[in-house]
Amino acid sequence: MYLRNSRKSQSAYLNFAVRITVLFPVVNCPGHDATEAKRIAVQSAKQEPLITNRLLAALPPKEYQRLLPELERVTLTFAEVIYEPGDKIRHVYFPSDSVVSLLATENHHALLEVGMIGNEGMTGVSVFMGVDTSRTRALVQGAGAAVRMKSAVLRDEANQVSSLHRLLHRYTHSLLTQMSLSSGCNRFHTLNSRLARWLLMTHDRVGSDEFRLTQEFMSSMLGVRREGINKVAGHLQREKLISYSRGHVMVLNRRGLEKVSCDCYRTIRAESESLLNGG
Amino acid sequence: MYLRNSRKSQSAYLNFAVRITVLFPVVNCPGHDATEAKRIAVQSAKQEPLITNRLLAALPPKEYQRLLPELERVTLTFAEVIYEPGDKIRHVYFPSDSVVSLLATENHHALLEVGMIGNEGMTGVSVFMGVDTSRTRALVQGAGAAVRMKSAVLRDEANQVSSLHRLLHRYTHSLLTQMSLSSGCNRFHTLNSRLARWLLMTHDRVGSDEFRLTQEFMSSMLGVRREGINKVAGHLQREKLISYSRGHVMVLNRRGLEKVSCDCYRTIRAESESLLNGG
DNA sequence: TTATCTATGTGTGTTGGCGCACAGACCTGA
DNA sequence: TCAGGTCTGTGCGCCAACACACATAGATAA
Repeated sequence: MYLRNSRKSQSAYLNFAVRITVLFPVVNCPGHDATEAKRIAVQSAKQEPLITNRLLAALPPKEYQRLLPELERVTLTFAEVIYEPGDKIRHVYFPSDSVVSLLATENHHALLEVGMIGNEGMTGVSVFMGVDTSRTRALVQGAGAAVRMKSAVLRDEANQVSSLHRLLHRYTHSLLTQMSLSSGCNRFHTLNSRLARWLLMTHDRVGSDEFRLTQEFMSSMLGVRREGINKVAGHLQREKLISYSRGHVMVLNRRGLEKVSCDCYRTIRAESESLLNGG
Repeated sequence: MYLRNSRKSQSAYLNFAVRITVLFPVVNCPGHDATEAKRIAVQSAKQEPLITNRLLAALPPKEYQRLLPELERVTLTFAEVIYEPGDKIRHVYFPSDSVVSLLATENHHALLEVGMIGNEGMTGVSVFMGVDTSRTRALVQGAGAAVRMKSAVLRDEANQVSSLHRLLHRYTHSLLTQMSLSSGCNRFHTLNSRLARWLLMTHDRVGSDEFRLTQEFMSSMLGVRREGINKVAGHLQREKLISYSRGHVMVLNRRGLEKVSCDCYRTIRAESESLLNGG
């Protein structure tokens, strides 16, 4: 067995898995007192003010209502590990403004993102598939809110032919597609294009022009060395497409990034949009 | 948008899609006359003599019987395209000794295998997911037998909570895993290891030490140039691990290939075995 | 303030795979 | 038997990304 590049463990939080899992359960969705509960329930059926995951939002109101008691609001912190390869997956997460990356791990040092999950998706599709472990690592790449559900609940739901069921099927399809597209992208495109694509995908999901990211972190997502990111990120910065400093990246010119990025961005995005538009 | 390598269309059958789809329907599984029908039916319930797809074989006899009338035996010919990106998928295929590759296509010239399907799996999981198109190309990589089923039949089946349903869920999970593993493999490992891995995976599925493969073909599977394959294949041949000539490859030393291959081979194999063993 | 840590910037040399351009060997059909 | 197509072998220049080795600057906490 020969390694092309045995890049070593680069950063503590990426490899020695900050397993603290500091989740702050806010409150179950029906609120504390009756009036609050009613207000939230009414709101959530009509405009989803608190739970802004679009996958959940695509459910018919009735089904959504049925799930509400099982959903728990949590805050995901940057670099938190949701599950490691081989772990039993205890919850599935539906991000609203948080972002989770699925990473293929190469003997615990070289990493490569194989899937990105924001408010259009969920972590832990394997649970829905009836398998409660995964060979990927799920890492919080953008801090923010999410709701989660116990794996067992999803598994039980999965045994009914419901809208949720059909929706998750289609989502799984779109995740499969995303994986095959980014696989080709990682193989054929320059780091420059890939970084631009990745920043755009992140930008879409965090809902803000600024986000927390070191070059180190990005290098793990794209499966390259930090120095490589330094080079292409410097290029993007000189072109005034982004600016960054000490772990904070700001998108300055989205249109420009799209020009530099490969078509994979558009394709991947189209795939996930078509899912949510019922196509 | 910048391409690292815009490798051009290399071979007619790989790119201009020999869309002939020469399928030879042999006979529906219940045979022509009553005694034949009975003989086959009895056999198939007990020992699956004709349909040797292990996914189907993992079904309980009763459920298998129910599907039998829907299965049609076909012969898949080398380089046949089962579906193109965007095509409506009309049938799903369960290979027995044939092998099908799922390819990510880069603007119709650069290709990369993202999944391999033999008698442990099926083509067209997207249909089961409720979506009857795919962004990948499904290409016959090893000629041989398979059974197929109309997409509509599978879609209807998918709406029932059946063993088939659960089995296909687990299979989809294993395909997701295969995709994420080979994604990392393509990124991090040398061509030498990757070719060895790929040959082993093929060897497992064709059930023969010799198979039809040109360097050209292998280059498309691994997403590299033909010359690159020439170099590493020549190396494997000098080491007496394989021999090849004009489109025919023979495995001489499987153990040796495993040594050269990366661990991905073992991992991917373990994943699909555990599926079939009900794990 | 100073020491330390974390993030970024840069340089040198190496290498795996690409693009291109052939040459030779084998196969098949006119 | 000869011509044209299909595989395979090989050489050369090039480049993107690698390994390794530092330098520097902003953040943080004693």
